[in-house]
Amino acid sequence: MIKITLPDGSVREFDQNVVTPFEVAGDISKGLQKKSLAAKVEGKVVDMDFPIEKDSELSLLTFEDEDGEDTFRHSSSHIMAQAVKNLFPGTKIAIGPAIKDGFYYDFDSEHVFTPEDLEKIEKEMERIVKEDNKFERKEMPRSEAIKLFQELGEDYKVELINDLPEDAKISIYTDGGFTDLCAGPHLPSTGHVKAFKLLNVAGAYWRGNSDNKMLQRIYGTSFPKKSDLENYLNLLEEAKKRDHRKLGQELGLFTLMDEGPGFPFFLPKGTKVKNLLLQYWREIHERENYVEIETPIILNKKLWETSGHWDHYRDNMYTLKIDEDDYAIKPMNCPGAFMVYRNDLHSYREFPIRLGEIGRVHRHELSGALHGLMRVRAFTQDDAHIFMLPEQIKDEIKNVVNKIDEIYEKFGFKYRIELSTRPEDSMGSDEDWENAEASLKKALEELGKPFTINEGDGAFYGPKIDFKLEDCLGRTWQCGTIQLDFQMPQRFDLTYVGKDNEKHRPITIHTVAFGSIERFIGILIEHFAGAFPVWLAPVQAKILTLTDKHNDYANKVYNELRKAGIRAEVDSRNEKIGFKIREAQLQKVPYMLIIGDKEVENDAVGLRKRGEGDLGALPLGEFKERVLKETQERSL
RNA sequence: GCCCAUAUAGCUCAGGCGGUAGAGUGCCACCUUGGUAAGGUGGAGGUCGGCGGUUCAAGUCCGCUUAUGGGCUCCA
Repeated sequence: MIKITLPDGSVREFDQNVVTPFEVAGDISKGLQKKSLAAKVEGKVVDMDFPIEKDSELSLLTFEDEDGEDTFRHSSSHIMAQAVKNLFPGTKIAIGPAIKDGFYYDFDSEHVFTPEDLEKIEKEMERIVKEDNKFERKEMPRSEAIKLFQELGEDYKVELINDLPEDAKISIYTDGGFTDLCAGPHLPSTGHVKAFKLLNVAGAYWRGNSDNKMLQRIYGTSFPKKSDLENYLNLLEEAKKRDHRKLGQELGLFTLMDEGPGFPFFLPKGTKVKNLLLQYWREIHERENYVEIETPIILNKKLWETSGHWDHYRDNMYTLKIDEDDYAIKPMNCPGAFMVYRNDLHSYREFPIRLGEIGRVHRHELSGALHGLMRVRAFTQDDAHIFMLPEQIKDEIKNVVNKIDEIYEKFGFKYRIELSTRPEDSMGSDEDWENAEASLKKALEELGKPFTINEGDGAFYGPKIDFKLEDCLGRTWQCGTIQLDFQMPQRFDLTYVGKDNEKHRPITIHTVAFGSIERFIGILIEHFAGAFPVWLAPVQAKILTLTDKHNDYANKVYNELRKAGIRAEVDSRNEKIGFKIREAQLQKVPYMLIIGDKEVENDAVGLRKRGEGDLGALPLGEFKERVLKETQERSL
């Protein structure tokens, strides 16, 4: 007899020696049996026909569970690989995992896959799904597995097996005529994959290493129901409408030109948004006792040798000659800030010293990596360098984390924190790195902020806490960061005079809140779908005249608003009011002020709010107060 | 940097098999003076991303190149 304990604590008994999750599901209900894709037995994800031989805890996984969804997508990728191999014999298969919202499989093929091929592959997949082949698991010894895949000509699989740990159980799955190396689990059969779509082809290096061969990766997604697939595809369409590159164009915020790949041009409205963000930043930083500096864009090569950039960051730097000497355009602001620190003698009594800098940096990013405002070659960092005593580290980091949290809160952003540790190409002793990593970790833990660890992704001079924000498609981008640095103070021989009247080395952190103002604006545009809150809107109120009789009053309103510091525009064109409203609405202007006879008589404005429609007439004075209040509070 | 795709008017896009370009929108002018998401008529705008080749003839075919998009790699 076997006792199965379910997640709700209930226990079911089976009068047999072996029971499968499929049988357990059937014992609960036929519906659940049909919906279940895989199971978790004693914490391990397994197939529905996994033999359970002893009393166990079991939970059934459906598409609603993350593991169930992954199983579903993973099986989908097998079906795609099978279809590709059927249609293009000789194709070698590499890896095909489930990913967020879908799956991919990497192929090595003489044939170059085209969008038309994707349709053919989908047709073949449909056929395989209709066959409803069972996914059958088989375990085998390493040598046998290697032999099998050698015979199949699957070199990548052989390489994968060779890299598995000595004691690893090697399992393969076969459905219909297709066999693949796979840890599993899989769906009971191919017939479950009712709705799928192949989305695009992309190049991808084998094992993500650019020294390896480039394979062809096909991305797709799949769902148990057709309607779910349609919903997802609609969501993608909707997301495209929020794309900051599209909105940036439509709203006249910024533009990119062939003449400056990766070097965005900010148009008047985009520049306004940028300046409003910087104004906010300056207010916060003044409140937090930062002082602002400005350091040169171009500095002598010697400085970059001192900082280590010349050795560790040279590939990303633009260099130039001035007279006979080598110079570089700064890719980071830190060396300049350290020079400012070194310009004076410092006492421990001054600490912490917080130097802020709105600094434009240039980095040579790979051409293929450029992406709208999100990845550019010139951007503005809202930088800060803090110099302090070792015992101030933890509190200072906490201050900075709280400050970044406050700023992101202002925009209603969800964010993720990652702690990045020592990369391969780095400077400094193991001990320094361990200390640095430990103090960052401790600060986060004491604040109770959840975070994940990103191994080997630190800066070359120290570990860092990264704040990541999402774009409209759920891609994450690093924005804020706090980087601890034990290296630069040594390299620049930074010192302070301590209580003991001796020279000591200060601790330094580098930190940004927005990160790159350009990237942050990109995220902002997508987050608000271009409809900025009143305080950030480049045009806060658009004055729309009914007829040209109303132009004088409209201009009076305009002048009064401008005098009060409200960003207004007048649309006195010879057009109907519906037309002007439509245009202002598409430009996502928060307030529209309709001016007709009624308004002129009562010294009022006909208020219409973006997203809310006609709000009726309001005395001009009241409207002014309302906007000023919202602007001052920076309300969402 | 690598793989694939794309590049036509300010913007969004049409242009089967090669025969020197078209729509909508925007812009300008005129008519219309209209109360909450597109009023009407007319006009101006393009050496079809760039360079080279094939051809009597190239937006269309070929090569190279630049930029953009989707990824990989790398990073704020």
